[in-house]
Order: sequence, then C-alpha cells, then structure tokens
Amino acid sequence: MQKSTGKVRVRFAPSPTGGLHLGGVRTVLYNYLFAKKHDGEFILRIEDTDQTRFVEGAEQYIYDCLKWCGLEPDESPMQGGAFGPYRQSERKLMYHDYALQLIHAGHAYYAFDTHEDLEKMRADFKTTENPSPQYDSNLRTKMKNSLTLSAEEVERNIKEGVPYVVRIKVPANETITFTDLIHHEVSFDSNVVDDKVLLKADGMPTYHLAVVVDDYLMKITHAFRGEEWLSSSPVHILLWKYLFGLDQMPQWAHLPLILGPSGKLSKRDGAKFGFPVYAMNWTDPKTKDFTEGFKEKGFLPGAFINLLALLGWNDGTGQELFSMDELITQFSIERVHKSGAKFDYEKAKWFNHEWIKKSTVEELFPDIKKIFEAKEVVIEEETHFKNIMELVKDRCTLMTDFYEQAIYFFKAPEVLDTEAVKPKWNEAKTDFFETYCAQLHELNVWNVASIEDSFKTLATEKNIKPGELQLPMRIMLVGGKFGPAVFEIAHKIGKSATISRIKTALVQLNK
RNA sequence: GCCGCGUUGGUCAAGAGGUUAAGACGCCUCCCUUUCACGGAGGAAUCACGGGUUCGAGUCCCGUACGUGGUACCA
Repeated sequence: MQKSTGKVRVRFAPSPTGGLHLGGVRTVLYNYLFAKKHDGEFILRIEDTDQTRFVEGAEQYIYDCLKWCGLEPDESPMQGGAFGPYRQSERKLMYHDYALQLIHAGHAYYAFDTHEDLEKMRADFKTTENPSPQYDSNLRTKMKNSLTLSAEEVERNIKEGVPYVVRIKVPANETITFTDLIHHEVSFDSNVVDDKVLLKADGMPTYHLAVVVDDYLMKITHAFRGEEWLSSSPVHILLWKYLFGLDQMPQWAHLPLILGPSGKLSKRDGAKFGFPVYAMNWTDPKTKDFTEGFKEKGFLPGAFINLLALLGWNDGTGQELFSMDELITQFSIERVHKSGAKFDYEKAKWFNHEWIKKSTVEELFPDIKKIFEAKEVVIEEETHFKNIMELVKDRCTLMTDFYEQAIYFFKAPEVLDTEAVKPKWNEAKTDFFETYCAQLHELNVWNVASIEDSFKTLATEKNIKPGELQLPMRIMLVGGKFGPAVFEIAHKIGKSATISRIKTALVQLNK
C-alpha cells in the first residue's frame, strides 16, 4: 500500500471554525515531526467547505499558533506551493469531476431528498433497536435518488434546478479492511457504513470527498488525524479504491484522543478546571466567548510542544525533556499509543518549570520583559534586572510567575503578611529593627556580607536568635514568605529602600 | 441501540511469555535551607474482571464490564 517512490508529504487540515486546541496542536506536531524526520514536507490545508461555519479570523489564528509553536508548514494558503490552492473552498470545481466520475462508474448517485425527507425517514424507521437509521444500501431504495427514479426524472430534476447531493453507493456485504500505523489492522462491515454525502447541495464537497481528492492531488504519503475519524475511514478507503486505487492511498495513522477530566477534552473543561485548552487566547468574534491559551497563561512554546509530544508517545528510554531537534530524531509513529491520554495540568506545569530552569535568563528575557511591561513596570537597568531574574528563575513555574516572584525588587510590597510574624512580635524586636535601621544607615559598604554581618552581630548583642528575626525582615522587604535569601534582597533593593521598608513595616506591626 | 477503538498506581507511562512490574508528575515522610523554591533520601500497583492456551501470562486467545469515538448536506 505504501508508495514506493517520492518524498514524504503530510498535512494538517483544520477547519477554521475556532480556537486550536491541545489535540489539534499535537496532531500538527506528530505530522511535523514525522515530516522533518523523513526529510519530507509538511502542508497546511484549510478545510473550509462548510460555509455556514465560517469564522472571521480563525485562519489567521491558526497561522499564529503554528508560528508560536515553531511548527511552520512548507506549503500553505498563505505562502502557497506547487499543489495549491490550499483552501478547499478555492478548489470547489475540482471535486465535481471526481463526483461525476464516481457516478458514471456506478459508485455514487444523485439524491434529491430534502431535509424534511431525511427527517421523516429518520423518524419513520426509528426503532428502539435502531435509534438512528442510516441512509444505507437498504434505505436508499426507499428514497428519492437516481437509483429509485427513472433516468428521465433525474435528468428533469437536474435541468429544473432541483437541489441535489451526490452520495457514495456503499456496497453491501463487504468487509473493508485497512492497515493503520497505530491500530494495525482495522476492519468494518460495509453494511454499517452509510451512503455519506460527497457533494452538498451548495456544490461544496464534504470532508469525505475533499480529503481523498486533495490527499491524492497533493501527493500526501501519510495521513495522520484524530481517532474521531476512524469511524468514517471506510468511506475514505472506498473512495480511494474507486477513484485512484488503493496502491496510491497514503498510510493512515489515527491518533489517540486527548481526554479531559471527564471524557473528551473540551474548552469547557479548561474554564471549569482552570487550565488552558487552546494554544493561544481565542475570542469567538460572534459569541465573544473567550478561551485561554497556553501562551498567555505563561507557557514556553518549547515546553508546550514537549508536553504534548509526551502525551501519547515516548521514546522508550524514560527521557521526558526533549528539544524540538531531539523530538525530530527520536520520534517514531510506531511508538504512538493506541489509547487516549488524560491531560494532567499539574504535569504540564512541571514541564514548563523544567523548561524555565534549563533556559537562560538571556533567552527568557524578551518574554519576561513583555510581562513586566504589560504590568506597566519600566525596566530601567537591564543588567540589574537580569541579575534579579536569575535569582528568582528556579521559583517560576509559569512565565507569568516572574512578576510576582520579582516585583518586590522594584516596588515596595503593598500588602505585608503581618500575620506571619505578629504572634511572636514584641518590644525587643521593634527595638532591634530600629537600631538595625540606624546601623544600616551608617554602613559604608553595601554588600550581602556587610548587611548580614551587622544583622547577626546586633542580634547577638540584643540576645535574640537571628533566626527569629529573619522572617520578620523578609516580610518587611518582600511582603510574604517567599523569595531568595533576605540579605541578597536587601542588597539588591539598596540601602534607602531597605531602611524605608523596615520603617514602614514597623509602623504596621506596632499599630 | 448499532459499529469502531481502547483498558498497567490519582495522572503520564516502561514492559513485546519467565523482572523484586522501570521512570516521571502529584501526594506523604525525612535531610538540606531558621522563608519559598531548588537539590537529595524514602513511602504507597495483587497490571479492569472472568475463562482459557502454556511448565509459566501484565504480556497470546475468547467473553464480560467499563471508558471513549462515530452514527449530519460538521469537520
């Protein structure tokens, strides 16, 4: 079944109807990795055959997401290529010839049933055993189509402009079998496959016809898609057989689904459980419905790709952290799992944390800068700023954490967690800090050692354990129980800020 | 209902007839640190269930249960 010659060509074919979710990006990723590994080409094709579902901006959004992820196609509607157009709506006429070819060969037929006819059929034939009757080899004999009407009637209908669709004529009593790269041999009884519409009344093809025609015309060698397509694959197999021959058919791989806390992952899950589902923020232009993205949540693209790659695949060695290059060399479709994987946000955050830890501040700086600027913090001295980021880097799980983890270096905390120190607060400690402020003021050399030495010496003099004073000191400077070494912080924020923060805090504590 | 696909700890998972059933996340205990992290040492699974096949089954076969996808002139 595999093509003997030619370059590997794969495609991602989304319909531009909304945000790009986790599963979609993973499908892109596996396509991309496979293509790059085999020195092949990755094509982006837009499946916009449903005009009723057109969403403004959705296509551009897909490009933006792919760009952010570093999964840019070799051919696409935007950049073009030798097999264009890459937008199915622009290929409309091409599909007609193939539909006609199928009709002439007796593998498809015209159907004139209206929506009401179909509804009536479903209602009439509905039983408890068969709640959803299909337009199949049995029922098509009871409907209005070119198999039941006379040739004259069919011709007249078409001439008079009676709306029609073209349906595939699925043969009865056949077993349709194909080999999937992930599921291996899969087979279906043709009796349970319905006569799917190939060409809609508006002249547009359905996905079923379009995917086969385009994969052929675009010389796709390997077709990866989500497992939700597995059930309709027999229709595609049949179409390949009738139109181009099974020996021309790409190799299929039906990727396992990514599941949410309760079944198939949906954008609702994200809102409900507080994690992003889309690659980037997306607001539906019509409903204004907003869905959060991994990018804006604070994920690094590398980490996002890394965690997605491992959701359904691993290289068998136990390695979990992979760069894109490593993924390209290590990836193999054979090691993709059969079963769906539940998305675990905690693990996702762990991946990001690891990526932040292994990245240098220099690499992270542009993104961190944007986060601070969005909060209207002006970075005055870049080197100083970077030194501080170095101090807090390991404490950040998400990129957005940098703000909270470092803002107190630039601004005095607005709220102090005084509850953490109040229970053990007393006169002696007030006295200590008042004296300490005076000493700091006199300090000639402002470095970590001098700040720390005078602190400890004074504590000993006052007969208080330094440890009991360190937490208060931290709360005064930081506002909370977190951050790097206190004296390091004092050093970085400078003498006057240190003194003024201590004094401000003293007022609050002694209220 | 019917059809397809799947089923190793809470989650991701290694495992391709013989292992004390890896590892990671999360959780818990402890060490380090008189903050938070980082780092380090530990703790927790009768491999969905029932039948086979086999000297021997998480690994092969059958059934059941459960989950999941499809059952549109949506992709």
